[in-house]
Amino acid sequence: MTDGEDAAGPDLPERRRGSGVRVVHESLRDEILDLTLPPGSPIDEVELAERFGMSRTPIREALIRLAGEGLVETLPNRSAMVARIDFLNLHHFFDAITLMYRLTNRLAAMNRSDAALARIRAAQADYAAAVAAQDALTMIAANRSFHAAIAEAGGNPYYTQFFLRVLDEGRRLLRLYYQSFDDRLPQEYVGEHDAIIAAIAAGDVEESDRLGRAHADQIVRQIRALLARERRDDPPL
Amino acid sequence: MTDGEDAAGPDLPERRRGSGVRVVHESLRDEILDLTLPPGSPIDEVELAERFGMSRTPIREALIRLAGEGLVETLPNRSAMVARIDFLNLHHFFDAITLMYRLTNRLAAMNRSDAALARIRAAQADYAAAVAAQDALTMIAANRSFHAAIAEAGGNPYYTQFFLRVLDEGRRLLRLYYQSFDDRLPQEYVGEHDAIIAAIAAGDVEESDRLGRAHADQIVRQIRALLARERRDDPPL
DNA sequence: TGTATTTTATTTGTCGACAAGAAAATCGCC
DNA sequence: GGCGATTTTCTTGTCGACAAATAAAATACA
Repeated sequence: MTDGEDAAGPDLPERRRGSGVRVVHESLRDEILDLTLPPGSPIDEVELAERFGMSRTPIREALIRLAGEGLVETLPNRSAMVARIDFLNLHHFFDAITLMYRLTNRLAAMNRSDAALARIRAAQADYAAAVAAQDALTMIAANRSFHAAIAEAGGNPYYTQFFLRVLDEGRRLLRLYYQSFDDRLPQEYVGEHDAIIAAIAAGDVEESDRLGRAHADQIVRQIRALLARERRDDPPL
Repeated sequence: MTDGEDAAGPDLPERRRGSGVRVVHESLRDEILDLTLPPGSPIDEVELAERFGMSRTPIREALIRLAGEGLVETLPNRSAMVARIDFLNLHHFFDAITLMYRLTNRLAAMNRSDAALARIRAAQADYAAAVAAQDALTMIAANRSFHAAIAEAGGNPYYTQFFLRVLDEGRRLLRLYYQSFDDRLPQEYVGEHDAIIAAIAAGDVEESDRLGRAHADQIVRQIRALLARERRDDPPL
């Protein structure tokens, strides 16, 4: 046995030099997007260092990266915190994601390739499977992958990167939404996604645009309804 | 005298705790955007630490932030380098900046306020002064501030942030462009900017859009011409 | 002489420690 | 008892050092 180290700690695997930051970044990122770490909650560097079994340095670098992605807020000489969701300015988010749905769909319909279409369909298969299994977290992640694949098919890395950022913001809102329904998932989106794939595969730019807008409207309407309901019950977060 | 420290080093001012990262970040950022640090050049952490009179830790954090902004590329266990300019895929950049010129102009025309208009006009005054003084670096920075102010007037922070990123990429290309003309600056853009201000102030959305597109086309045409010329002479960078 | 291999040197990634700053707790005073 | 000043505790920002990984140089060999 090689793991005869500290009696208390769960033996953490030897990691390759340089991989620490990546692990922490991805772990925290997922936890933030899944709302495992609630918006506004403080982030203690020492606590994370102990949890991941490394010093504060790589933790710190991961936090800086997350701050650059807008997932973490930092104040000088104060604890960092999980980025809050600005419920008062959600309409800006809705504007942006609607535009990007339309734009990425349009570009994908123009520039699609067989390989890109295959990736889109693969993501959609994951998505459908997650919905069938009523697995909200997997579904939300697959939804992001689906739209990310469409953006990739469009070919413009500037748009793709921006869209990913907006989609991640949306992941937190979607999680909030499905939490409020005990994570029961509707089938209807699977059909909408299939329609988008068909339009892109056919190279129908205008139809892809129209479906992108409809998809965005659908999501915006739901989240708005959720917020209105929450506001009646108790203040959000 | 309090500065009786190292005989060699230019005495570096005492800095407040936490300000180190900001100083390094802003300094390097400006040097990268002004092409003082040429694309692709390696970045030595120790060298920077000596230059800024601090340890490697804050240097490193600044580099991570710059990498998040796409201004620095990092390879594992290898020196970081100033982000290269991908000349083969410039059309994606041109697409993105054209869209954002139009979009920010439109939104500014819709949502303008007196305060925002004042900021736009102030940036334009700086721009005109720099052109009159034939100061290329100041002009390029002021051009960025001008369009950033328009984006701010539009009110959507998602668009503003994305636009800033694209504009920064453009700053490097503009610098390249004016370097090739020995930094002699044309007057024509001052007029174009004035026209954009007028359209926004009048709330004329379609005209703002049209001017944004024309402005983008102008810049795209120039940079394309520069690249075609460079390609004839010698390979770019 | 050219190529493969070992050795050296340079540069990064990580660590533990210390000090500055802020929040919390304690104390003194009215 | 309430409020302000002081002390304490806690967390971050910075540092110097060490080890791993890579690049460069030197060496061995065909």
